[in-house]
Amino acid sequence: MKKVGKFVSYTDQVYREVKGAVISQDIVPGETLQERQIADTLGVSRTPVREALKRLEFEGWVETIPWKGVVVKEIERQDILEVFQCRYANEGYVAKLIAPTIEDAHIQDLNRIDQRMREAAAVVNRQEFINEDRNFHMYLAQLTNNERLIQFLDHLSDQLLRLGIRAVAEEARMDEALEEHKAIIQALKAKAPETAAQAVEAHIQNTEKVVMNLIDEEDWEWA
Amino acid sequence: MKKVGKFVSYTDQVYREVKGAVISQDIVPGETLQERQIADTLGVSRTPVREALKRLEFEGWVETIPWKGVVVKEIERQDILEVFQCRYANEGYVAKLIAPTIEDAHIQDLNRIDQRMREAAAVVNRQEFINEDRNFHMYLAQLTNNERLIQFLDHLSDQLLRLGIRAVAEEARMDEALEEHKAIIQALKAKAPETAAQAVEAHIQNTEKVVMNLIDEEDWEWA
DNA sequence: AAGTAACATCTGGTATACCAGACACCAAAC
DNA sequence: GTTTGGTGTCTGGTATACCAGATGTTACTT
Repeated sequence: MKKVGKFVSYTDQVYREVKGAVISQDIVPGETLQERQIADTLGVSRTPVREALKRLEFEGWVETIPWKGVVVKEIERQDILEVFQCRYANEGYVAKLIAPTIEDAHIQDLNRIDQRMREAAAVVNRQEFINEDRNFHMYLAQLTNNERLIQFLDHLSDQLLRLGIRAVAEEARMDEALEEHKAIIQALKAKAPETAAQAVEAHIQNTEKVVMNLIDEEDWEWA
Repeated sequence: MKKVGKFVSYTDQVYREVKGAVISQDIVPGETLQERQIADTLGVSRTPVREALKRLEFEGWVETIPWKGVVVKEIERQDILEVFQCRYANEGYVAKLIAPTIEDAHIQDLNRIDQRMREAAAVVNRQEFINEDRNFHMYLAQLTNNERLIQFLDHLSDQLLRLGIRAVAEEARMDEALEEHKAIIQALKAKAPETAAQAVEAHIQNTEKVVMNLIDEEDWEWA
C-alpha cells in the first residue's frame, strides 16, 4: 500500500498488527474489537484504526456488527472447503498456463524451494515448512504474470494461515507433500500442461483431505 | 456494506457514485480525482469520500499517486486478458462443480434468463442482453454456494463493464452466445460435469476472442 | 538572462470533536 | 414482583482542523 520512501502509515501498521493477531489466534473469533480501544492501546487516533478495520472487513477477516463493534469472524468448516475449492480451480489452471513456457531458471528456483522444504522436514520445523510451501505455490502463481490471479491466491493462502501448523501435524504428511511437489516440478520441466495441472490438483486435494480430517477429528470449537 | 434499516452511509453513496462514473466512462482514465474536490461536489466531508476512494483503490479501480491525487486506472489489453484468464479458470470449475447436483428448478431459471436474452437479442437491446448475460453467469456461480468464488467472479464481471456494449457490437455474436449458453444448459441438464465445463470454457474463450479482436481493431486509446 | 532559493499551496495522513442510533440498566409506578 | 419508561453511555458515522511532505512558481541574486 502506498508508501513514500520508508514511510509506513499508521493505517498499515494497525492493519498488520490486527491481522497478525487474528491469524495467530491472539484475538479469538467472537471477540469484539472497538476502534477506540485499539486506538488507545496502540497509541494512535481512531482514524488509522478505522481505515485498517475497514480493510480487514473487506478482506473478510472481521465483521462489523452495528452498535456492537468489530468481531473476528469465525473460521468454519465451510470456509476451509471454499478456500480449497478456489485453490483447486485456480492453481490447476496456473500449472496448465505456465507449463509450456517455463524456463530452466524457474525449475532451478523451484528446486531450491524444494530443498529448503526438505531441510525443514528433516528437522521437523513445521513453521518453516509451511512458509516455504506457500512460497512454492506463490512462485508458480507469479509465473503467470496475472496480477488478479496472484492476488486472489495470495489472499486465499492468508486465510489458511489461521489453521496454523495443523496441516502438517503428522510428519508423514510432509514427506507426502514433498513427493507431490516433486511430481509437479517434473511435469513442469517436461512442459506438460495437463500432467502438471493434474499433479497440482492432486496435491491440493490431498492437502484438503488431511486438513478436513484434522478438523473433523478435533473438537473444532472455532466453528 | 453495513446498513441499519434503510440507512445508507455517505461512504456507500460516494462509492457507488464514483464507481458508476468510472464504469460508464464519465471519468476518463488518467483523470485525477481529489478528496476535497469530490467532497465539495457531493456536499459531504472528506471522511466518507476518503473511505470510498480507499475501497475503490483496493478493488483496483483507481490508483493513488502520492501528492498528486487519485487517478482512474487505465484499462489495458493486459487487464482484459487477466480477467478472461480468471473467468476461464473459475467458471469452468463452477460448471464442473454444480453439474452433478443441479435441479430442474435451476434449469428452468436458466431457461428463463435465456428467454429474456433472446428477447433482448430480437430487438437488438445490447444493454439488456449484457445484463442478462451477467445474470446467467452469476446464477451458475451462486449455485456453488462458495462465497469467495462468487465474490471473485462478481468483481471480475464488474471490470468488464467498462468495455460497455462492445462485446456484442455485432448482432451475430449475440446469436452465437445464445447457442453457447444453450449448450451449457444442456450439459448441465444432463448432469455432465466435463461436458458442461468444456461448454463454459469454449463460451468464455469465444467471448474473449471477440473482445480482443475489437480491442486490437479499434484505436484502443485507453491503453 | 540564467540560476537559485524561498515560499505559497497543493496533496494525503492524522487527531479530535460532535452527532445520532441502540441498548442496558435502574428507578418508579402499578 | 412485574412492567415500563427514561436516561446514561456505549457504538460507529461524519465534519473539521492541523500537519508534513512534495512541488511549482516567483522573486531576487549574480
